[in-house]
Amino acid sequence: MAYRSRSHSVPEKRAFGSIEPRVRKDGSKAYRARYRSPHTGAFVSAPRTFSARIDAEAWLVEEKKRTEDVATWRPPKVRLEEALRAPVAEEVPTFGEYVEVYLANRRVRGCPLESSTIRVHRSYLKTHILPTFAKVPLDAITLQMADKWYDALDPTKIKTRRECYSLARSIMKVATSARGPIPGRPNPFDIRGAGSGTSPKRDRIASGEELKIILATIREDWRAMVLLATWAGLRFGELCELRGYDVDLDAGKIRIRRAVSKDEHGKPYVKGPKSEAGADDVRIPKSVVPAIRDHLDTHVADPDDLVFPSTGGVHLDQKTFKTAIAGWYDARDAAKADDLRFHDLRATGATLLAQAGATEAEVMMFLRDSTPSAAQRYVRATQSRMDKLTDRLSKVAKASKW
DNA sequence: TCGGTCCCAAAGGTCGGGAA
DNA sequence: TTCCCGACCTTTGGGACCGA
Repeated sequence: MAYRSRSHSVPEKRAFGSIEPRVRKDGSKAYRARYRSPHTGAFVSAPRTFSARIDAEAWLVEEKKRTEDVATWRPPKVRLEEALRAPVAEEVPTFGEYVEVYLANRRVRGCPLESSTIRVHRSYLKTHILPTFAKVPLDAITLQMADKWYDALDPTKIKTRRECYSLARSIMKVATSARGPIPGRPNPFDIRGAGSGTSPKRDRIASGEELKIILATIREDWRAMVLLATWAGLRFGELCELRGYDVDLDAGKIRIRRAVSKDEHGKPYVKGPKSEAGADDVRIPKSVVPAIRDHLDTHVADPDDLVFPSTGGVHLDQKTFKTAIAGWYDARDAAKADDLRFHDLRATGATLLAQAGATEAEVMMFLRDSTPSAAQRYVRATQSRMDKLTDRLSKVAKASKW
């Protein structure tokens, strides 16, 4: 659940419909307005949530007027589709042709898709979706074709199967909407649950001994990356775009404002934080400060310089970091931890924090951007370990007849 | 050594249905 | 009206391979 908290204020009694306040993770409010259908009594929600209560109120007022004429009333979504309905294209495009329109025009909460998302989508399309549907006209894709294609996807690759189905369904959802070239047609990708499911959670963290060996083995100029990933929870992309002026050792803080990502062509580009919550300052434990200070003194001549640059002062590539001599692979091999990923250092820090007594909220703050469930996992893991240790202690006590 | 590409897995975040 | 939870959508990171 992404909403951090709910309003506990006494709900006002309304003559018509209801407004449900919600708090988004970034702290902003969202209001969900809905009322009962005058035809069926089922809930009728506004097509979107509102940022201001007054807008939700206004929407309900308008809807109330409409419901007064029960005979002509239609659900808002139906009205919206009718209003938006574009003239039907003379020739229905193929799925392959429409994919380009979809990727170029897709909007999520008003914003186009991120380049990195398009990159992933193109990969799924090329490998798993387009070989079957590229040349099929949109209106010729049937339920049977979609089902057959889904059945042919490798069931052992749960995540891939799920993502591909979701993407295909999403594309056809837009195509069959009022804006699409085949409005009103049923979406052939309608297997319930095919686009969902859970993946096993990764709980690998580094032990103290592994961390010690990794720090002793990794290149001297990358040692601080391991420290910051573990003790400050920084991601690889954030470390790569970290500049001298972002680090304030006197205040024990790092300002995370940017990160490096890759666009749909695999080219690196600098982007802002995913959310305002992600733009928080990060605290550096005092024990780590001297090592970071050494690193800055030795490797960062100008505050504008990257803290962890590649040769030539450009952004460090993941591949280089991993495969270089005394890079990540060598370091984790030396620690006999070849299943440990760099990103697992973040989880390591979160777990250590929980072991030190941090609450779920504090672990969440450390992780930034994470959902409460992620923080809960680290705290629970710690509690479960404490339970086991307590049991062991109890056995020792019994054996000793204390 | 480094950069590029492709594929895959995991996690973060929002919304809607419906029971209480 | 509130709250829970599943469904869905999006983003980020890791691994393998190849060629310069």
